[in-house]
Amino acid sequence: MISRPYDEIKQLIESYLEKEFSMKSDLIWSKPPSIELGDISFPLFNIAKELKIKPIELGEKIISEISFPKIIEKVNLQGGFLNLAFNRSIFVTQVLQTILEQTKYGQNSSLNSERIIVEHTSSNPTGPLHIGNFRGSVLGDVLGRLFSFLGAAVNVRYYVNDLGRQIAPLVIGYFLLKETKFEIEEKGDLWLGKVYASMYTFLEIQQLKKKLIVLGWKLQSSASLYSLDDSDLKTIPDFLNILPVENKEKDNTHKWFSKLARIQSSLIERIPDVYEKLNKLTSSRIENLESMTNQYVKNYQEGKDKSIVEKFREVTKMALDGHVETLNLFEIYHDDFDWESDVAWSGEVQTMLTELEDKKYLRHDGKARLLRNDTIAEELGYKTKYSINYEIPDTIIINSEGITLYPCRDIVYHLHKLEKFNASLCYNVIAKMQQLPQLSVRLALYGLNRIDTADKVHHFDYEYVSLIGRKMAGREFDYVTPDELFVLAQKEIKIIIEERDYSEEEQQKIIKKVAASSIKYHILKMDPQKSVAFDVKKAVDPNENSGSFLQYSYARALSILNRSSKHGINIQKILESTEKEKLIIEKQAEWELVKLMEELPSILVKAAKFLRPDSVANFSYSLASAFHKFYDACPVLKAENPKLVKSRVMIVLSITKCLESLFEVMGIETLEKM
RNA sequence: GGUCCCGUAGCUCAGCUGGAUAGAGCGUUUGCCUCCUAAGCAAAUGGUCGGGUGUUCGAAUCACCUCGGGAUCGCCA
Repeated sequence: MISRPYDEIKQLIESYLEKEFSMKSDLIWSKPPSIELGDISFPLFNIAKELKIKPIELGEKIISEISFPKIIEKVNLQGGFLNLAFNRSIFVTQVLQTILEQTKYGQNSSLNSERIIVEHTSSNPTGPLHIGNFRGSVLGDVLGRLFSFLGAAVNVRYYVNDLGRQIAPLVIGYFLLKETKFEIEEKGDLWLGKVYASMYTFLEIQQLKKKLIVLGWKLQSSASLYSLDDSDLKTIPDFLNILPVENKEKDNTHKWFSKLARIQSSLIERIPDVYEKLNKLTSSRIENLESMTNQYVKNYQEGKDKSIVEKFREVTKMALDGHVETLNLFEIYHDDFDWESDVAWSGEVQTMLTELEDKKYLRHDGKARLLRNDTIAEELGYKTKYSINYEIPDTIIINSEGITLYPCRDIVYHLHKLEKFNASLCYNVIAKMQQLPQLSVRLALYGLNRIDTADKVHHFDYEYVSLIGRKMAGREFDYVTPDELFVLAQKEIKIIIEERDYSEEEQQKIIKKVAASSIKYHILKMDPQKSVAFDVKKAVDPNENSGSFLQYSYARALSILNRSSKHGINIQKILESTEKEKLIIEKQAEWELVKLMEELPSILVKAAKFLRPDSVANFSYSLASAFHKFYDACPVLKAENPKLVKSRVMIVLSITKCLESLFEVMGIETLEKM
């Protein structure tokens, strides 16, 4: 039998209100400010107002007319608050029994009827995962785990963006180096990040120089198109100064130039080997990187040139393998990987575009096409439904070269993925930056008369992660990766564990698991809506408010259980006997702990309802903290009398079950020893 | 300029479907391992909840205004 004292009391009062006043209510309970007042509190003001009586009168009526069950020990009225105190013995007996009866405490079937897609990470295959997109991985992972824990069928997908324009220079650079039999001595995706940063910079420098030439600047015959040499660094600013064009234009060009000069020198400093080698190769072997890039993208989008397809796939695969390796370190797994190129080659993008065109939902501007977001939203009731009363800007979906852009494929992809899984809901865990494109996808689905599908799609957005004092920039090879955090965290943990007596093998296992949980937890606990300045030192510090604190509480609990037999205590026997015998609570620390354990199921339901995976982390922290306090204040195996031993062993057994559930939801591994 | 998000202790952040005296961690100061793992516990320190007005019996929480920070607004994703 599942018994939840907090809910029971709430329902008891609610049903009284319904019977007595035919009033349907969803009562809110809170915790009294001080423990002397009780354990649970109901403010009566609102109900009293609705019934047009005084709160105190209502309270008195409730107290005199409801016959409270034995679990309620004390009832008192305090200025409009109905405060109830539990009989601790009955409460703890009931709650712990419930916890221990369930296979997984807190698991329920509230989402049984849902089929939910969670798409997350979907990072560009142009480098390693960094903590910015990794934030989405963690949030998405926990969201999926949470839904699944609450009974939903969950499908976790990764959308591989292998078609973006930005990959082409990477592919070109990759094969330039490959032909030279360049040795790769690091993780593939990290190495690709270096190639990408270099090639992209060459491309941009070429574009800058091209623009300058149009303005009348003279390129020296010996100079490279792809780098800014000493003479460029001098002549370009001089040239811009005397240029007879508008100030704004001049300014922008100047800014662009300075930015590229900065990036170039920072890349030379940070990744000299890859950068310089590629610079030479590109200068000597590639006549026009820009046109080659366009050619590559176009070819790959069409998917007909087999050698190009193979090249793009090889590079993308290498990056993706790196991402998966990183994710797996943190217990993050995907069910399916969908390649953007497959969507493009299916031919459905054209069908989709034609339909939108026929319905006049596309605006023309030369060869470019824009999705008329506002018109669609207005005509098809999106604005009314979601009470939007401002103008939604159009989004460009085909550029003036006639190349289809990312949203085109994403629209088709959405039709596919929801259909394939027969989903009732779909959460795209994607950075807040993508708000407008995400909205466009839904609006396009409206335009295609797939309103039911569109309404199932939700953008679970999360804010930007920066580094203290600077932004992360893939194009500048400037970011912090979860991989390097993992290494740093392990070092810190090693310092602590070396003081303990573990074998080398055990040490390694513990270090890895603690490092993973600490980093994951550190990212998870932050409100997704808050942009954060990431502090590497704090993220890897085991003494900070972190995952190791949680794992430690579990290890401590297990340590007690494992030692019980040495103290002549038989856990199995205790478990069997409790049904008849009441448990007791003596100290405040144990009482607080048991009350928190009672709350676990409702915390999970709330986290899923309000889409707050971070709240699971924060609750876990409170629970672990309460257990550490209990651990310190209440000896278990050496408790004063057998009755107390029994009760406390039950508490310890229960906390392990609570933590196991929470760890499962957060994708954190349990450790028996640490 | 439009839209979205954020502003709580020296720092990093919880709390926000309105509830009583605003909570952690770090930092600083001080205790606790002959006692189940000190990756822990206890105590001290620290706050005009950015500001204003309103709604309400009651506002960190809701509405409006305002200030500060960030993101985004046709050819990158």
